[in-house]
Amino acid sequence: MSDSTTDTQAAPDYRDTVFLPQTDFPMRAGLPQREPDWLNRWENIGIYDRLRERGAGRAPFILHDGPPYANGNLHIGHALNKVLKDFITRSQQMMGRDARYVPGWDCHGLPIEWKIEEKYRSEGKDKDAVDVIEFRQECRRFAEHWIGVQREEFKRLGITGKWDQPYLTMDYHAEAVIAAEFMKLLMNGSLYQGSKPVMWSPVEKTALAEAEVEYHDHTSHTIWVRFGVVTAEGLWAEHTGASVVIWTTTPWTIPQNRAVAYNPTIAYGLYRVEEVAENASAKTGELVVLADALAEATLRAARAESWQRVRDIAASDLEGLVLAHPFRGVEGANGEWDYDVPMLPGDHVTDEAGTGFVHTAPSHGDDDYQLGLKYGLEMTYNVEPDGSYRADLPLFGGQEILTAEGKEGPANVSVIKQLAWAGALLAKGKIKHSYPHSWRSKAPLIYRNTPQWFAAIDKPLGDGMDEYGATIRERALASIDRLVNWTPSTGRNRLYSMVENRPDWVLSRQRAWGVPLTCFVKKGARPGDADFLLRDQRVNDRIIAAFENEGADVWYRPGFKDEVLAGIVEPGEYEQVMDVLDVWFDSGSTHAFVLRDRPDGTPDGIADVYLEGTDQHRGWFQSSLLQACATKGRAPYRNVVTHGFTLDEKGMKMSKSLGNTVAPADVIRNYGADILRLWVAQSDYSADLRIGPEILKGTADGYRRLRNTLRFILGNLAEFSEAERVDPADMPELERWVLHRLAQIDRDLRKGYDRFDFQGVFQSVFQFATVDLSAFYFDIRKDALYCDAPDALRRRAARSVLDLLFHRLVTWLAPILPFTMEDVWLSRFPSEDGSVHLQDFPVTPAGWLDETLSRKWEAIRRTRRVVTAALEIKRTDKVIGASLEAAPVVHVEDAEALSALKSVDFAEICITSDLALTADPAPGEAFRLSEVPGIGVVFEAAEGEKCQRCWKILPDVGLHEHPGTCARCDAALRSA
RNA sequence: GGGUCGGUAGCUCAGGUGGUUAGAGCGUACGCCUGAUAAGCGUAAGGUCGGUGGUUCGAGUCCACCUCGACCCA
Repeated sequence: MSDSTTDTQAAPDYRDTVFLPQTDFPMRAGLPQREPDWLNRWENIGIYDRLRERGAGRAPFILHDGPPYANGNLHIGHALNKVLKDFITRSQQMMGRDARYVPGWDCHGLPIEWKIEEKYRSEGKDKDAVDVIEFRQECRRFAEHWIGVQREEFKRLGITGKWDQPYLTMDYHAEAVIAAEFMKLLMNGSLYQGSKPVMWSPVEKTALAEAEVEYHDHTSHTIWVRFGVVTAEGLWAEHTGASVVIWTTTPWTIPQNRAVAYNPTIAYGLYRVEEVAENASAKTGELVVLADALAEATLRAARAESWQRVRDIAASDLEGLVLAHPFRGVEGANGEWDYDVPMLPGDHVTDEAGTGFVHTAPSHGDDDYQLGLKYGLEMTYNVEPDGSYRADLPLFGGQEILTAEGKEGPANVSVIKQLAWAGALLAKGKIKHSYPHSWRSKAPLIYRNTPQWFAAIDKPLGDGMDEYGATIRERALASIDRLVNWTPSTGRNRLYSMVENRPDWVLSRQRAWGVPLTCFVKKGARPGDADFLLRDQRVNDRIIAAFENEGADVWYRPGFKDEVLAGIVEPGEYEQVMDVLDVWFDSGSTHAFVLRDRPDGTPDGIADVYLEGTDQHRGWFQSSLLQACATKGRAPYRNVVTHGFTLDEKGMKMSKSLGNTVAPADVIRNYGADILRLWVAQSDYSADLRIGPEILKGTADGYRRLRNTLRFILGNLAEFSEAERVDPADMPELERWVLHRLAQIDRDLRKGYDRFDFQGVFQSVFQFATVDLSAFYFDIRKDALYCDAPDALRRRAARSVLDLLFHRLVTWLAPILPFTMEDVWLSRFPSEDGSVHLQDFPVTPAGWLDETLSRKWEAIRRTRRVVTAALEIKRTDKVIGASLEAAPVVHVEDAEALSALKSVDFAEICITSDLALTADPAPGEAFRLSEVPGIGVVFEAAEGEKCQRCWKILPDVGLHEHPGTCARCDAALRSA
């Protein structure tokens, strides 16, 4: 064929003699279409179980899954969370651990109950008429449905895990363990009954959660009430008969008043009323204490016409002040309100509305309750479930706050009248404001204290597990400090301050769908009594056994109480508690029924990692911590990793109304799961993450670049065989430099994966692939790969390096891009049941590191930049097109630098046909770069003819057997 | 309203203990190549480091306040 071209005018065509890349690996990924095929493959080869076989005998690494709630489709936050988890398990597995991952679901709780209730309502059914067990089973079916949906959505993201056997908080065993864990609190004495104000609907006679409350305008009474000062010391001795004035919109809470709150940072004054209007409730000469900012408005409301500010009232004047309840000593009260009302400081008090003093009824408000806890105020039990005063309350007994129809009852007006008669009413009025209503009945709500079950977190447990402290709080704080590593480190302080300041844990909910508080109360006993709670391990064991067999529904089966108590105590003497546990107790117990109890759990019941969003400092991180400290004496985790929230492209919260949401399904449909995963990898998850069309487009761009780099490697490894392999010691320096970089990255990457720094891992691999490989190494080596003879050392060395690169890049990126790396892997190693995910990161010999070589090549690349910049000028001037048209003269001032350059083929590195290196001073017109001193480049065109095979311009072209070739190509053709 | 965290080029991110003209990749523009080709190579433009004040010889880096955003709580 070569002969035939000898005497024709047309240049000979050597295209077929050049070793161009050969691969079927497509440039365009088609991820949305192709990813499901790989998922099927993994399913068919049983990849998760294969990994377990492979991991047998290795040290386990357990990331314990925080269970998502089983309702609704996945949003981008779920995707972020699971993808990060997948990065961890996959990378740990490939670094030599047995990294098991058991996904889980949180199944009990209010949101599912609502859905079922909603369904009942739409069918015209009454929830209360439905059997509890039937209702619970409906909830269970609902959860099952969404678990199925979410499982498929998670799998589609490429998350590897034990999907055929996840854990569910509603598994019978889980329900049994949750109850058993609860009963540990019962037995060790940390469980107690107290009470707490909750949003209460008198119409429905039920507690409501915050999410069940809607706010509507409502007209309320407003009253200003005098609380007479009892203290008679200091200035109060001088100004006797003064009163502190409070303002409230709920007159019915006045009988429950136990304190008045002030804010030490507000300016208060003592005011004397001078003149009053006709029918004024203010009295001439009376002394009242008010916040200065609110004095005028208050006194005007009381129809005072003029007044005088007598003096300042400092915080120190209010501290320790004792007041009288406005009903103190009133006729018919039987001394009910004769107690002292203390003045207490509180941050919640403002001087924006009211009087600067806040009437405090610990049973009827959250701030009030908190203040009561802090200062030991007595709770009152004056309001019945139907919204009426208890029958034996003096003066007001039996009166309703709200009627059964949700209208105003007589209580407010009675209280106001009584205040007026008692001379305590300074002013009254009406106000229209936003007020909570039930989402169901639309009737107004009240705050009412209800009996609740608590876990005491400051009570010594005496359970023999005091290594990290005697109380739950002590153990939790010690764990946070000494036993847990926090990523990012700010998580430590966040959880620490929350645990340090939190009150006791409210365990009970007045709900149906959950694990019941499996305990019994002695009839007629009071919460403080020693025999109030039944504590008997035999009873507990029966309950646990029943739950294991039939699930927690048995608790609701008629006759269950008799069955469990029979033969141990007289069932008739005990009341069965019908509240359910806070769902946070369920999920806080997962360490017990997953890590401790499953064969794929952990040896000590402690997880290597918990990883969730920052909101879980309040949630799962804390509930798991408290629960485990109560039942096993320490935190159930060694690492806690937190990620931020997903926001839109501008950093705003996603919401359907703004239309800025990005659903995982959309990303998968448009780009593929690997692009979504790549977005996670390139983001800083320690802060909030942004996502949107532009960002995803950028991510896809980066992906394509990386994909092509891998495609180039694949194409140039066609038919690579072991016989071809060259030992690193025999390789050219350029190859050894690549191996050095590889060793560097290997070291950093393992460190990065261990520190959960996926962004750092990806950045360094990506930059290596684009900057070092694509733009430098590959660009230079294309000549050798395409044109050298197959047995040429240079080409064999390059192919050997490509092989080493292949194995590393593909495995290193496999945790991040599992689909694409499988694609790459199988493209080179087709097989029925092989997978890149069954590989480990290859061991990289430390001997590849060569700092001296690295420094030398840094200098070479700096000099190369001057050459390429100099050629760019000529290109712009249309003197040359390709760099092979040049043969520049490079003037190097530094002798050492010169000899370094002379020791390598610098023309090859600059991709020029020839190049001269000289110590001669650079002429004035030489090209220089200010950031690379001592280097001057003078352009010279390459001399000779263009080799028709390798396109270099060389003087010897045409002097060889094969027409139009250079010596190298001629030889290559002859050896072929 | 309180607590915590964050705001560096169009995008994703680097910028130990304050110190030369604030960096990288992607994207963009322009050029080249046409044997990685819906690819590859090169060059360039692009930033009052959220704002204001302060400490300092000197601040993206320290302090205060403000602003925007997020999470938790109220």
